[in-house]
Amino acid sequence: MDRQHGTRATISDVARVAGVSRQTISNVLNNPERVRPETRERVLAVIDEQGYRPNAAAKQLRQRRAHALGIELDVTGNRRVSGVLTAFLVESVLAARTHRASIVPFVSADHERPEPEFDDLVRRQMVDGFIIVDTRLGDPRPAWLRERGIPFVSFGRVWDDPEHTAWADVDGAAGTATAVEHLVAGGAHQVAFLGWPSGSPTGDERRLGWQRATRAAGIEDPSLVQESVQDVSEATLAAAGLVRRLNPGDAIVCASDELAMGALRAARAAGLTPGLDCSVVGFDDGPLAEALGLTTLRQPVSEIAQHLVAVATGLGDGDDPPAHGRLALPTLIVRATSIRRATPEEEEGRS
Amino acid sequence: MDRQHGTRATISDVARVAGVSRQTISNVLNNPERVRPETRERVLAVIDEQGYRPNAAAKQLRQRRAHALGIELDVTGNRRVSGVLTAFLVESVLAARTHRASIVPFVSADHERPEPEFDDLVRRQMVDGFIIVDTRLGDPRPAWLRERGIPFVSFGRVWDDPEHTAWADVDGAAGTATAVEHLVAGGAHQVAFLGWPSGSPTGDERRLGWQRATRAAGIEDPSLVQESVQDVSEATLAAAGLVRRLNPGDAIVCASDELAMGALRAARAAGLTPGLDCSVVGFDDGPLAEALGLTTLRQPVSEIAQHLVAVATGLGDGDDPPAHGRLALPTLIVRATSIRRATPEEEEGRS
DNA sequence: TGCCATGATTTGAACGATCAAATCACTGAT
DNA sequence: ATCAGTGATTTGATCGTTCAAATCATGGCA
Repeated sequence: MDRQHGTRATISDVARVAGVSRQTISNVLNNPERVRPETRERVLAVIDEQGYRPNAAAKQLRQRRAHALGIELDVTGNRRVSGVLTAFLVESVLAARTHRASIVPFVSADHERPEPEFDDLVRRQMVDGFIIVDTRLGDPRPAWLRERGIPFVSFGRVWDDPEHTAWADVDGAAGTATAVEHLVAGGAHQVAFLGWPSGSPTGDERRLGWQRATRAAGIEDPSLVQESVQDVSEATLAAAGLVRRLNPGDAIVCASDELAMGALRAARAAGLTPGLDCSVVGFDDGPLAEALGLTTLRQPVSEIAQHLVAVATGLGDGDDPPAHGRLALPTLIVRATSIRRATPEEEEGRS
Repeated sequence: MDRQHGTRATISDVARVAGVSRQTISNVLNNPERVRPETRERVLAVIDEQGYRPNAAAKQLRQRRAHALGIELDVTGNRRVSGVLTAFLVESVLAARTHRASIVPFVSADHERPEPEFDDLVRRQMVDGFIIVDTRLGDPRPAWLRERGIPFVSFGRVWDDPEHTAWADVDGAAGTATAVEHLVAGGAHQVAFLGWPSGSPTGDERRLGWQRATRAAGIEDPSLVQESVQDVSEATLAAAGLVRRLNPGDAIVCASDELAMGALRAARAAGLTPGLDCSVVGFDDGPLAEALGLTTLRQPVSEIAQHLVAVATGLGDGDDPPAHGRLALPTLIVRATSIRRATPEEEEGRS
């Protein structure tokens, strides 16, 4: 065999045996309509026989395209990646694959100033663009990327730039509204809300959904709200103030699963059994919610990843960004922490 | 400026302005000892000025090295990646960076038969080798990789091939022994063990550590063992059998945090408060353990990742594999589920 | 028969970096 | 003054693929 290196066949090896030019091999793989069927079949047989695969580095160099998207792993503080981000990473890897691309996970030395790492990856042609996650008000990344014409898409709204349309996010308001409906259907007369401090657009949106749904159900009570930072102990304290106000059968909708943990603790401390005496619903889902048997709203990470990867690779192909962003509905996952009535639509508890 | 493409400077651009050959630019970056200090400084100044970064694809192509390691994300069943694997991935990305390499996460279409994906990545020169994780008895990957001379290292013992030395793993026996000591120091008279069904080398090892330590403490009782598959409900049932046998102040050491969850549930169901009436210690640590306030043994993922990445990149450089594998000690993380006495060495609970 | 159009294929070069050998410049020894 | 050795640098080519233009072969029409 004419392979002058290891075990990898090159395009020249295939061309020699198939009796055609190297460019014809390339055409068979990339522009098959330019090749006669007979030639095509002959070439494909040799490719299969030799186990030929195009060298990724050669393609990247010639095309000046990395066929890869960077995703930063936010490991602030305890070097822990959130359950949602982990799931999103997995789904992105899967989605990228269908686009013949790959995901480059990276960590910034200084999370508050990630730009040098973004810059480095682009200059080295390691990535064609980025999928940014955990966007927030005042986030420096979008403007920085836009100024340099670096393609990017966003899991989460780009709150400082409403014109940026290449984003997808969970519809937080629809989610909490669904939770309220579920709880009311389960007999709750009061539904409280445990959220983050105001000023977080994501948190405010989830609160809005709760508000609308309680109003629609005729049980709105704006005083049934407490705030806490994303910390279980803090959330427990905040939730205690709500639990005190509730009657048996009532409920708390939380802006996240971590906050829901606080609510569960507060309820138990007050002698209430979640799922029997009261209900608690979280937001996000993940191994934690599953292990706790927590009723929660599952982030639509698969749908979001598929959409974003498609848009990002399209940007690389010269496509236009979408006309507007995309909201995806979370799925209510009913487990043990919410009281429910015997309806066929319930389920999904770990039993 | 002579950049004929976008914003990226090439080695020729730098060479032109610095007034040296392209090879000298390369030498300054890769073999600086071959260049006079004055020339070196001049070149570095131009590199800095132009923001030049070597094109990764060009390097990969010329050197026939991807400078990347593949890590498969096991998403069997519910497409969930374990907390340990997630943490390991992050640490690997960090470790790879210090070796000027990157991590390529991938998912196999069929987890029971991942070989085609491994094959594809190698043929496309996307990776130089692999870090395999979650090794198990009968695992097909090691032999397959070895037969093809594909470099790989392993997080976990390669149970079917004792000759393979490029591995690192947690010292499970030392971990559970440490847990027993901690519990005995906290006043436990009996320490039970909740593990996986026999036949799992990892599980058997953790059990061995418990056995040795209880014997050394003079409280060994082989009947204080129950087994369960890695499922919280199953673990709860199994743990109930142990809880019944324990007196106030006694403890259960578990082979994993998931099993520990079952033990916590069983204890509570029996009217015991973990951390006050009894103790429960898990194994692995992660967001789940943290949220639960679980005392557990933290996997030394950082140490393992650093070791494995160093070995893997060394293999690529032609280095020999290490003389033997490496066991790393887990760290006992004392939180709320274990009774402890007022000793200075305790702490680390989330308070 | 000759010319033109078109599908199919080939040829030549490029992408940006590094390998490996050749060349240059300088110094010290004879 | 010449030669040999050595550090510093350059030259020529390569890596494996795709871009873009050129060429070839064939069929249809005047």
